[in-house]
Amino acid sequence: MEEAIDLETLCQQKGLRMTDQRRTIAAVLSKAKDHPDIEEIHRRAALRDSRISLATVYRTMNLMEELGLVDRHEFGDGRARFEAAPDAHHDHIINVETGEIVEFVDPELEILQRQIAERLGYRLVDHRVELFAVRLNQDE
Amino acid sequence: MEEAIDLETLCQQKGLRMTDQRRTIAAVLSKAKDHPDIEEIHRRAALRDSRISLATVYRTMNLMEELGLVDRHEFGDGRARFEAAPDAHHDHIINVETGEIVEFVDPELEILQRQIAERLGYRLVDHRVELFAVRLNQDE
DNA sequence: CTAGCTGCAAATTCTTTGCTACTAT
DNA sequence: ATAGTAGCAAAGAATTTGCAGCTAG
Repeated sequence: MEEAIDLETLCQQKGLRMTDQRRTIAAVLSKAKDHPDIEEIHRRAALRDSRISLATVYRTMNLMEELGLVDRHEFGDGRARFEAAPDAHHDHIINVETGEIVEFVDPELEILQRQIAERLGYRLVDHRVELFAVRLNQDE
Repeated sequence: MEEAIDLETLCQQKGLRMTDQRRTIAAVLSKAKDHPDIEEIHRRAALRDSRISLATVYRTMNLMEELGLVDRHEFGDGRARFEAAPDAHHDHIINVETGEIVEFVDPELEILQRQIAERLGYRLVDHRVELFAVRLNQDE
């Protein structure tokens, strides 16, 4: 039973100056259940407050990413997509037929990756797993 | 004891018209042991034949990728990197301190990913694993 | 021959940045 | 007050494309 992440509060805790624009963008990301790109974030933010420029969205996303408040994804379509940093790490399955993105967590996968890195003499600091797949049955 | 992949032969088998430019680019990729970006491929190709334009490198890489002859990677630095499609699939560890990229294969990881996809109702068609890491000891 | 390829330069797309005015603290 | 922020428009960086001439098969 988790509430949407309160990104605005996290921003304040990080000492960010809270402008109306940042509040709006934080709200958009907090309630987003998908992985919107910059244009889409801007579109949604503009619905709440039309005084928000694309440049501000770019700057805000870079800022929040550096602070670890949002995750940036590059799913291979040429633009960055974002999501509020989840409490727990997860990976993604991309349905190559529909573009739909499904999140999943697999502890075994997490452990295995750490082991692989260590076996090769590395300490894992981050990782990315993207599974490109199609639905099993033909029920769409 | 594998020889470098003969990309030129593969191109011909796919029915590609073999121009000097494509031959040169194929040779560059065949002998590359790293993951060069477009500029780097162009630079190396130009050493062999200065009549090659950037546009042709872009077009050729798109073509070869569509034919499955090369793999495209997006390691998060904003530009695409390429490698001749390997005989066997492998994944990558990116040393976040040096930018060095190490390839690895882990059958267990391959199997686990397929299982995860199936468990969620998908059939895996492709996947990407990137481990961002630092060297364990301070011996560099 | 001629469909396909190339170089060049212009165009696109995504993202960053300089600058001046504004505002949260 | 004042350091940080916003908007705008221009600049950048990576990639694609229109076109006229060249070339592999």
